[in-house]
Amino acid sequence: MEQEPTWAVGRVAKRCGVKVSTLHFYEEKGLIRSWRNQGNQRRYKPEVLRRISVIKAAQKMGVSLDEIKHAFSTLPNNRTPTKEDWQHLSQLWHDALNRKIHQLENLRDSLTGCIGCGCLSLNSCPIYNPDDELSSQGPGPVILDSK
Amino acid sequence: MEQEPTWAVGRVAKRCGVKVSTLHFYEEKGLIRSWRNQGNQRRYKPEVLRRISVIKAAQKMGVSLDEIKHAFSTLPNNRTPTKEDWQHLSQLWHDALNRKIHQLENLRDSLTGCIGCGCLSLNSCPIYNPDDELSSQGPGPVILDSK
DNA sequence: CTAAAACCTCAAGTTAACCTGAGGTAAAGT
DNA sequence: ACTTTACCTCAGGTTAACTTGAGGTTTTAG
Repeated sequence: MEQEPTWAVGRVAKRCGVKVSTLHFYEEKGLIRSWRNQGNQRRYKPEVLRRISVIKAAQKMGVSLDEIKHAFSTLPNNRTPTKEDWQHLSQLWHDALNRKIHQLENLRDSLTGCIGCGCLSLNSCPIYNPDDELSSQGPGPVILDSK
Repeated sequence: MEQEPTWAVGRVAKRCGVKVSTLHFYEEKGLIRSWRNQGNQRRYKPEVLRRISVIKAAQKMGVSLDEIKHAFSTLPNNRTPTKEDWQHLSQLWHDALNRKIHQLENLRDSLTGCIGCGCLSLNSCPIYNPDDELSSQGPGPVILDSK
């Protein structure tokens, strides 16, 4: 039987393009896990690479670490997430991403018709009187209504 | 000749849906301007409403305050920005917004084909091996290459 | 076997975009 | 006139997502 390879923190960091401190940080936040060797150094399953990749992908879409953690928590706990598990997250975030894209498209179109025209009339302008999704949530990534 | 109405800070805040402290903050950052009355209280031209609206619109698109300030600085300094001035900004941000939308679409499609399929193979997966625009800039709003 | 490279922990610093509170003045309502 | 509401300044706090540094241990390469 072949033994699974194990990864040291520096190697994971290099492979994923993040700093070692980031991995410490993610671990502290409960986003990834490791065990220790004799000398108290972190060791990882190769699986962690996928987890980190998913984290980074989600971040690119504006998902916060808390939201990511929450999403992870919906995955079955005591086994390696399967293809189907990832597909679930993928679907979730895909939809959120679509919503975000649509909101940005709306904003773009408002811009075109509104700032572009120079009007910005106090009572009718959609930019003065924002009631769209994004504005009601303030700036920043508040896309997934995950709680 | 009719005199221009002037606005006190609380009224501006209420009208724009921001806190008074935000207006102080924007002023300190050089994003908006005011003068003082006898009693040292801030007074604003109605024009400030448009400025704040533009700030908020830009923020929704992921433009940082620094970038917004820079964009404002390209407007003619000693007169009220005209319709054409705003149109210029609008155009700039419209384009940036389009780029951002496209990047998100790419990401969405990668997600569909990649996490969705559960593969994430180390050497060929676009999520493991990110070389797209967004990833090279890290998370967050680094869309306008404004400097 | 030794020296460099990689790790460890823990505290503190960083940036953006604000918010909160204290202590005090000005303006507005009645 | 009086009292409430609005404003003022200035210092310090907040959150997210990390990074940096100090001081010390383990691994690894030669």
